[in-house]
Amino acid sequence: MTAEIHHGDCIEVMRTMPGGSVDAIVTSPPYAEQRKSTYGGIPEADYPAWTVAWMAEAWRVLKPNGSVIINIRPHIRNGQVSDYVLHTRLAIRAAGWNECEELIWKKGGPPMGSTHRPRRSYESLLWYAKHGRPYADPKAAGPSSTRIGLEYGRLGPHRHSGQRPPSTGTARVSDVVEVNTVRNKKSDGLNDHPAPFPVELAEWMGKLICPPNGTILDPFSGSGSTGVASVRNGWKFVGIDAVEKYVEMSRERLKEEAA
Amino acid sequence: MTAEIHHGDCIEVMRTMPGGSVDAIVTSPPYAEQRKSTYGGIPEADYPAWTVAWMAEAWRVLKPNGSVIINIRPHIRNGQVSDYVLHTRLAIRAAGWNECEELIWKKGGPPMGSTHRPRRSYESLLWYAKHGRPYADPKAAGPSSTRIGLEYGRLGPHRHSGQRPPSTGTARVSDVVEVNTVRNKKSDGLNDHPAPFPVELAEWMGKLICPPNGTILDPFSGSGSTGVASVRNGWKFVGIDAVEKYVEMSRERLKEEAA
DNA sequence: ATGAGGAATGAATCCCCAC
DNA sequence: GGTGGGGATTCATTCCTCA
Repeated sequence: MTAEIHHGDCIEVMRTMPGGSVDAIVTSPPYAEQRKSTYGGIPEADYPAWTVAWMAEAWRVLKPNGSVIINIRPHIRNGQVSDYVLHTRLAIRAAGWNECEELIWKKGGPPMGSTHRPRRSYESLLWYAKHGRPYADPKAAGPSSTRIGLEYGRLGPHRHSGQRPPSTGTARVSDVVEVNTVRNKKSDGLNDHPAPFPVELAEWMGKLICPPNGTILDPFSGSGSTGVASVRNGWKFVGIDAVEKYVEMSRERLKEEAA
Repeated sequence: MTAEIHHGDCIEVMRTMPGGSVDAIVTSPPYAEQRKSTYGGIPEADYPAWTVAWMAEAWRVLKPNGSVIINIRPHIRNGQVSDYVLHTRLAIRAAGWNECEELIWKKGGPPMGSTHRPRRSYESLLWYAKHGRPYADPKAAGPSSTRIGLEYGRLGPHRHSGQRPPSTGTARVSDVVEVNTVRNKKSDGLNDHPAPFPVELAEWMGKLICPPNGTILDPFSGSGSTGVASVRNGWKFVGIDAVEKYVEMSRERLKEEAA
């Protein structure tokens, strides 16, 4: 196992990394001003340029066939979906990235948000690469009707009753993946992060875009879920976070995972 | 029951309608050039302006608290997601519309398309209104984990094992709705349309944004699924389609539905 | 009737080969 | 070389047939 987590600004840390050394980047950056108290926040107007900046350095460290998956979803304010994600997507494309797909992470979890609206229960996983055909293994990540950590029921009117086992890997994954959110245990020092995404989701993304024994980078590694997923799947991991507390927390988490 | 279907260009037909007479607009317009042989196709570069044009007339016929749901998803070409939908969303907003939410229709159906990518199994439902708080009833459309036309299994860690009946309407719907695609029966004259969306999906959208006994407009009514949903739920319906064959087909379908 | 099994189908995408 | 059309690919679901 090779897993390292650095403390600092991700652009500066990436600058110290050799070019073309990373197979896949899997990350959940701060959503503009939504985690302001922890990460300082990025004004929505600056978010496209801020994203293009860190992705420019990511381009350098990424292999030619590597790719990037970014977890994000715009918030709603005054009943309107914020438009900074639309502008950011256009800015990323204008910077030369190929938008391969918008994948959907369907979360379980408790109802949140306005009672005048449907329950918000998904987030986008924006997938970018240097060209139109990066490395990807759509069969590695599981059956096509991917419902991870949930039980398999019948997905539709189908003659064969009862539980259906996960496929043996001959079917491509769906672009909608269902994974329940992890509970944010405030009392658990190892998981006390404002927005950790589930390890199973990181594993799904890694299986899709990281080759066996490859290297994954998470420039906003937070609680370290991408690192845990890497350890469990034999990928080398490089994590970066600007908050020292989370760096220490996730180092500890990886140490426990390896034990 | 009041249901009428007009033949013609939707802008011209809408011009004949009184202002402020429609509660909800539910539609699936042609996706740029994807149904070119049937509808002539709209060049991607023209698509934002084309959309803004018909929505301008839609604004006039829509009540102050009414809203619009548009079904669309960009195609992939050469490994890249087409960007015309992003530009169209920005253009719609620039025209004064409030983007309330991007809802997700998770389709069932067969895995087609590139073997190098996850199976594409969802489409977006873009929801627009004149302001930030249009009429909406998130509890009317069903249980929060909406899986329509499919059997209910356990969606997650849940005490009660086995099948769970649909809720009685106390829970808000999710922003991800699962409905299988309808089979395109080429031999069935009443359903011979290149891309009919399921009646159940139209019902779900109508329950969300159309008040009881309200009026629904579908400016690209195609095979008439929105009309069928309206008849089944007591909404008044106005459909418009540019292809006479589909107008006749859907009139026939509504006649059978009423019988 | 009921259920098992086979065949057909699908808002696709990509590759490849004429022209 | 660029452009455009035809064919291969792929499997969940539906439909149909037959025991």
